Formats: sequence, structure tokens, C-alpha cells
Amino acid sequence: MTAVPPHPTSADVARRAGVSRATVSYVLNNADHAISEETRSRVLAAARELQYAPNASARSLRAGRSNIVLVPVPEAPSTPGVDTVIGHLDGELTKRGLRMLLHGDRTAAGIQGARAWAELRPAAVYLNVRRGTRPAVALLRRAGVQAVLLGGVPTVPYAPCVPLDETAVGRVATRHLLDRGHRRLACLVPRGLPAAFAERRFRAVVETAQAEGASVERVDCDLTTDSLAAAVSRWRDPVRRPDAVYAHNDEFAIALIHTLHETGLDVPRDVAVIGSGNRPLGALLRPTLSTAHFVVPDIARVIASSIRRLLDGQGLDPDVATAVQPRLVLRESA
Amino acid sequence: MTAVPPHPTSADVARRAGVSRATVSYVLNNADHAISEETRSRVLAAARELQYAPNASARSLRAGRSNIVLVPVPEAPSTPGVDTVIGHLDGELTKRGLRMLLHGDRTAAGIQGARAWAELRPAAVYLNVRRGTRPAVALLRRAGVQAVLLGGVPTVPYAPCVPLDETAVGRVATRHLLDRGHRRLACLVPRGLPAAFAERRFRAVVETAQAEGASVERVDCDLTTDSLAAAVSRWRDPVRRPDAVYAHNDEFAIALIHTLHETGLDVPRDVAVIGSGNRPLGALLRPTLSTAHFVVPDIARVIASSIRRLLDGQGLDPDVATAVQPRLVLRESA
DNA sequence: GGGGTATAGTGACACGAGTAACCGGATGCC
DNA sequence: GGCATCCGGTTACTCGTGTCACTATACCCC
Repeated sequence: MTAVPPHPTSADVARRAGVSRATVSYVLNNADHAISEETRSRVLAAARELQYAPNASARSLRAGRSNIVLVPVPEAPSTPGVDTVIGHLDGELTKRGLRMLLHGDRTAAGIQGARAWAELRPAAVYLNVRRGTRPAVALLRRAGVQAVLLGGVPTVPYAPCVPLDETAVGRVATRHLLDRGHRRLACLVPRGLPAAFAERRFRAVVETAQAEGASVERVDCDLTTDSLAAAVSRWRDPVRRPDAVYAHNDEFAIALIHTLHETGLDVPRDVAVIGSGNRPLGALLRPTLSTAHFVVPDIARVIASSIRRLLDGQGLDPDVATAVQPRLVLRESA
Repeated sequence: MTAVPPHPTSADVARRAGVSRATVSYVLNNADHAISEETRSRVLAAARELQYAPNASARSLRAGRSNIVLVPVPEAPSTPGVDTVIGHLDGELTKRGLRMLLHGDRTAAGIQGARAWAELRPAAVYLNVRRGTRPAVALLRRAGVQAVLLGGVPTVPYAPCVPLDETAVGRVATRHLLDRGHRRLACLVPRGLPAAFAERRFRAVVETAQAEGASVERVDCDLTTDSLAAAVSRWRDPVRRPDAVYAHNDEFAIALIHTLHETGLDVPRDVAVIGSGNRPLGALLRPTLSTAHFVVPDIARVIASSIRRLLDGQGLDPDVATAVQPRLVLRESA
């Protein structure tokens, strides 16, 4: 391991171009400071030759902020679709001159996490409303974070919020089942996921159903043969069988349909099944899967645009409300 | 939006504790500098009361490096499992006092990307060997990045490398099919993925098979009914039918098995099928799916430990070689 | 020739933290 | 008493950048 020369600084560029460091700075940030075309090009040439890259630490120390948008993400991208939102978000933010950095948020909970994020002095932070408690937001604000944008429900008064409601897919799916005339529903409640997550979505389904006088059987299960078979076996008896099932997501829906077939029940004739997430496999296996899902690119776009607007002193993107509405994809299974 | 007070600095802590800023620094970094127990606790109390969080920019500017491990990730987590490696990696790095930040690498290609990463002056960068060209690594080194660790094959002479070979799962799966006596193989080559990715894995399968005198039919397809059905239809004729198929990954394997059943072919009696990735659904649908996969937690552990060791001036973790070997999960389909 | 103004460029300071060098006082040892 | 040593703490400099305030030259106009 030979000693490597240190990275060139703006002083090196200045020396090489035969000008002062201030001039280099003005040129490279093309500030509106009069600089002759000739020295400008000399500076640019020197920077290129030295492969100069400004030191982000020094820059954000001086500026008091960075161009970083920090996105704390949960350890496992368990929620299907969340990972893809983030993938799209990166591109959208880049278009707007910002740099997205992901940071696992499992390492520090509560206010500890906020403190860790604050250390980076990002320009903006986009995080789940559950993590964005009032003290956490206050801490980030004091740390100089200009835009703290929350995602999720319920919306809170102390920070702007993209009302991205994961339970909405459950509601939309349920409403479709009701529209088709089903009144005896069932809802899978996965054990593997964080309990509160599955629980909330179940409650949304129940509320939607009860408003129409429909019943909802609760089916706790996980993604194993035994678990699903046990749940399904008692549905052989038509009296105990629901008309339709909301399977929480497409993986469970596919597995459920498979298990129903093995039990001798047909989908959708005996039981209708609907999932959520719009996974590719759902369009492929027979019967093809009906599903409710978010329009990921639209959501990513309004989040990025809202962050940019907040940094520029404006409010949320007005398209937020429509972008967060889930869509239905109707195929054979329900 | 009311004006918020700026974030407290170490000077604020010093003022509150009635000591100098240097003392605060010594206490908070518990350097081996004699400080009385009494002032130490006064400083700690002041820091806690002010919710002081050090400014990472200032710290890394002064130190010339940060505790950041930057991991540029491709826009789409195309390789199933790569995303989960990263999830595990975060935890492993945190255990070792490092902070992982993910950065989309689609925004800037080639040396441009390296320059963007260099701006953050991370302590370490872990990136794919394809992105880690010689000039890119040299640039990072000159930018003060202490540890540049590459992942992937081929290994290169100019930087330490974790030889994580995505084609290895294909080889292991193929070897299993050969061991079972299959000599007429087929291999799915997905169109959706980056071409080179699918192509490399296909070639690995071909090489492994030819060494044993077996043939490999190439099946270009994507994850749609039409595409798979077209491929499978000509297999109704036993003369043209392969003994066994490597389906590239578990999603394709599940879809393929489904299509084969609809065509009237049984798995594994008529055709054996093996995937890779060890997805949960594979253990569930009938026939249960055989699959080759990487042991994600082990891989994450050796990567993290190697980064830590490189920062400490040591070499790669000696367990790297064994950790990157893929494992077979044998179930019903092959 | 004096005063105003635009142009091109420089000097110097601040941002927040880490740390080498220094300093006064108490203690120990011959 | 004289010298070294340890303790507890401070002063002052540094990292790389952005930018305010300033200088110097040239030009124009009354």
C-alpha cells in the first residue's frame, strides 16, 4: 500500500490557474461575480486536469447545510413496494439537484435516531410519520434541516405530510369485493410482519365492510403450507365459507389460491380472492390475480417535488392528494 | 413557520458547563487526556440537556475522513438477494462503529460516479467490481477513502475484492441437475434484466454442463404468460423436451412450473425445475421448489468485517472464501 | 480634473470540531 | 531548595469552502 497524494483542494486549482482561491470558488459555483472569460476557462481547465472534486464536508460546514436528502428506511423492505418507491425517488430527486442517501433506521430508535440523522446536517429528511414524532422533528429543525417531510397517516400538525395510507389498499380492495355483492368476507392477517402493520390494515377492512353490513372473518396465518391449509380446511363446508378474501398482499394471495385449489375449491367461483401490490407473478398464474396497489412512480414524483418546493419556501405539491390514491387492477380472481 | 434556534455546538456545551471547548471535546470523545471526574460529568450533563449532536461535516473535515461507509447500489435491486445483503450489512457495520449510507449509482456513470462518491469523503466504499474500475478506485484513494472494497468477479489486482459470483448459483444448481443424471438441460434467460447479467449466468450454466457432456437449450423469455407458454409448448413432444430446467430465479421457476402444469407436463416427473434465491413462496407451492442461494447473513458479516479490518490496516476476513459459496436447498421440484 | 460606476480580482474571516502545545499548581524525590 | 513529574485545563491552530468587503484599474460624463 503506497502512500497516495492527498486529494487536490481548491487551493491547488488556484495555484495551477495562477489566480486566488476566491476566484476559483466564484467560477466553479458560477456565482454572479464578474470574472473574465479567459480566467474562467483557465480555472475550469485546471480543475479538470487535477480531477478536482469539492469536499462535501467543508462545503456543507460552511453553508450550514448540504444538498443531501436523508431517507431513513426500515431494516427490511418488508412492505412490498416501499423499496420501489425509494428507487424511483432517487431519480426524481436527482433531477431536482438533490442527492438521496438511504440510512437504515433500525440502529437507533426514537429520538436517538433523529440525533444520528441530525449529525449529517442534511437539507431535507423524508421519513415515516411514526418515526417523525414531534420531538424528533423539532430536533431535526434545530439541526438546520430545512425540510422535514413525513410520509404516512395520521397527518400531524407540526410538519408537512404526504398522507400515504397503507391501509387504503385494503379499503379499496374491500370496496371492490362489496361492489361485486360479496357480504361474507375474510381477511388474512400475516404473523410475520410487524404486528401493528397487519393489524391496522385488518381494521380498515373491517370498518369498510361493516359500513355496508358485511362480516369479516379474521384469519391469522403465516406464509407456510400448514398455516394456510389449516385456515382453508374449514371452508370446505359451504356454510362456513366466505364469499371473498382479502389476502393482505399478492404473495399471500398466490399462496392462498394455490391452497384453495388443493382443497378442491375454485377461485373465483367458490371464493373470490384479491391481493395488493401488483406483483408481476399475479398477472401470470391462473387465475390471474386482482389486486389493489399504489402508483409508485407518481408517488415518488410528488414526494420529490414536495421536498424541492419545501426547500424553496413553498408548500406541498398540490398533486399529492391524488397521487396517493391506490388503483385497482381487476383480473380473474375477484 | 417560526424561526428555530440553531443547533447547539460544542461551544454552547462548553459555556453551559463552564469549561473550555477543548475540554468538551476531550470528554465527549473520551480521549486519554486527564479530566477530573467532576467536570467530566458536568460536561456530559450539559451535552445531554442541550441535546447536543456533533456536526458530522465539521468532524470529518477536521479528521480528513468520516465514519461513513458508502454503498452505491444499482437503481433496481435486480439481483434478488442483493437488497437483503444490504439490509444485513447495515446491522453488521453498525456493530463495528460504522455508518452505512446507500446511494443510487444510476445518476452518474463511470468516473463521474466515483467523483460524486468522493465528495462525501467516506471512510470506506463498498461497490461492485464493474463500477470499481482502476481509475475509479485511484480517484477514491486520492480522495482519502481508506478502504475501497469491491464485490464481484473477476477479482482485480488493484483493490481487495469479495469474490461474490452471481453465476455461482447457476453453476451449483446445474451441478445438482447433472448429479441427478440429467443430460438434456434447458436454461431460462430473462429479457427484463440487464442483458449482461442474465447472459453471464447462462454461460456459466453452459460451461458447467458441457464439462459433463450435457447439452443446454437456451430459452429467452420474460415473465409473461405468452412468453413462457411459447417456450414450453414445443416441449410437449418428448423428443424435444429437456430433462431439467434451470429457471434463473425463483420467480421464473414458479411461473414456469405453473405453465408446465397447464401444458399437461408434470414436475419433476416429466421435467425437473430448479431456481435460485430461496424465496418463501418456493417452499409453499406444490411441488415445492429446489433452489440454490447465497447465505445472505454470512456474506454481510464477512463484508462488514473485511471493511473494518481494512480500516484497521489488516487484510480481508479469512472467512470470505467460504461465506461466498452458494448453498443448495433440495425440495420436490428437482 | 473630480466624481461616479462598472469590471476583475484578492484578502480575510467564519463555519464546528479535534488536538498539539503550553501553563499553573500540586506532589514527589534526592 | 531545586528539579522532574503528573494532573487538569486552556490557547491557538488546522481542516476546505463560500462570501463579504475591499482594492485597483479603466472608462465615462459633466
